Amino acid sequence: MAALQPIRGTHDILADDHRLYRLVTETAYEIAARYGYQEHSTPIFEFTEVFARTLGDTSDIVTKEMYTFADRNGESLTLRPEYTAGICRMFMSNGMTQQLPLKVFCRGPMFRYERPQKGRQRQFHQIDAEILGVADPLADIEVIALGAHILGALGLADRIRLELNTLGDAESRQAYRALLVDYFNGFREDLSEESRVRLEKNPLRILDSKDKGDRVLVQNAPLMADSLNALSQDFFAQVRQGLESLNIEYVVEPHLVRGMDYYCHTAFEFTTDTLGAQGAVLAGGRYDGLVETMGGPPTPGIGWAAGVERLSMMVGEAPPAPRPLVVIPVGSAQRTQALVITQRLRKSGLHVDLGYSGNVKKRLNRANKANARAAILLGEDELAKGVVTLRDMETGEQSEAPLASLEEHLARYR
RNA sequence: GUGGCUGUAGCUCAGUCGGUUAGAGCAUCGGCUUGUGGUGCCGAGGGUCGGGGGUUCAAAUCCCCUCAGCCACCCCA
Repeated sequence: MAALQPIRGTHDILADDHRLYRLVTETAYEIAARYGYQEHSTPIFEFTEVFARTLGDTSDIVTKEMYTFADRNGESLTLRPEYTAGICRMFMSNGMTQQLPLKVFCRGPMFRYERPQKGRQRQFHQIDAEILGVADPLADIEVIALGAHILGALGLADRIRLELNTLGDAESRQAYRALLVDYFNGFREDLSEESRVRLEKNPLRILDSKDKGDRVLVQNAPLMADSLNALSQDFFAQVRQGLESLNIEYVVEPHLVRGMDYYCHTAFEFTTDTLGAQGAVLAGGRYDGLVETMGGPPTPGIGWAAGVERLSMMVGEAPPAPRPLVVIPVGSAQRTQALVITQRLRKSGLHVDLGYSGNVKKRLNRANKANARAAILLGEDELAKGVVTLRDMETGEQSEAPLASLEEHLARYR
């Protein structure tokens, strides 16, 4: 029995869900294309280093969530837990450093070793948009606007809110980090166990701790905003101004900290309270130092990823399956004729099914279950006259249509 | 990794102070209808009661272990 079960946290995606996922990803892709994004794909696995070096030694993804294994040569590989690092690798591998700015749209599966729960799986799917090579806050604004545009097109605007924060540039962040460490060191004993570890490794993460005791301390902690240098302040102001000029509503969340270490300046999350404990549906930020840490030329970057399953859950209803026409041979003598006509109609662009067996009754029954719009009955009598019987499956009305011009008679089912 | 809840037919669920061959609805298949679906009537098939062990004359029901699912913590899409 165990062997017949999919691996924990993975799911077969059946037809209804596929139509829903396709609606989500196609909507996203079509809108992104209007903004000048082109679709690229990276492999679903990379050398472990690609993720381990970029995401940060202390990030949860690296320390406990990666699917890592050795291949037959002993090389350590990892199923991608996120898109950005792989995209930056692609950017360098393919010598795209001369093609800036580069706007990338991606979609595909991600893998994280976590306990599944509502809105969280071990294999899930993301859509992703990135801009490489633009240091101007215009890129931040555009990337957020794209996210808002897509969420709006999916009809989710009234159930999400945009949370925005800045992490500042390296200098500001370092200064802030020092202040934070000083502050929390004063309350070392009061911090939760996890946060004491964070204090050593990544003090910013204490800010979004959910521990009650931590939260009290966080309330009085120094604010990032007070540590921002002039450049960082100006950058954030421009992003905010841009969003306002586009009428994109947002809330500044001073404690918003993203999971990966590579972020700087803009950090944002579109969140919802409709997915249980999972808030984020589309989130990202700026990562100006990432390409360089991977060994490439200094290249600014900003982007986001969104969870296809989470978006789909919010959209809710799967689009209906397409409704076919069904060709029905009345007797076995019309089998071949039925096959030929079916194929002819398919080539003319119609959605046509031909059953594999059964009498007329059984075939009509199946046509009905397939939600067919009409049935095309081929009997001895009809074929002798060079016609077919066209049965409307809604009304039950039947009429005859000449075989030679069948396509014209079926035009309304197109 | 930790905690709470839940596992009975393909699906949704009844059935537990232990007691004859474990039920229903929906779905499936067949018939009423030998060239006509949807509604109706009649009938049929389908269950190691998640798995293993224990208690008992007797276990879906009680006990132990285990597996899986869901939800939550952690963290995130």
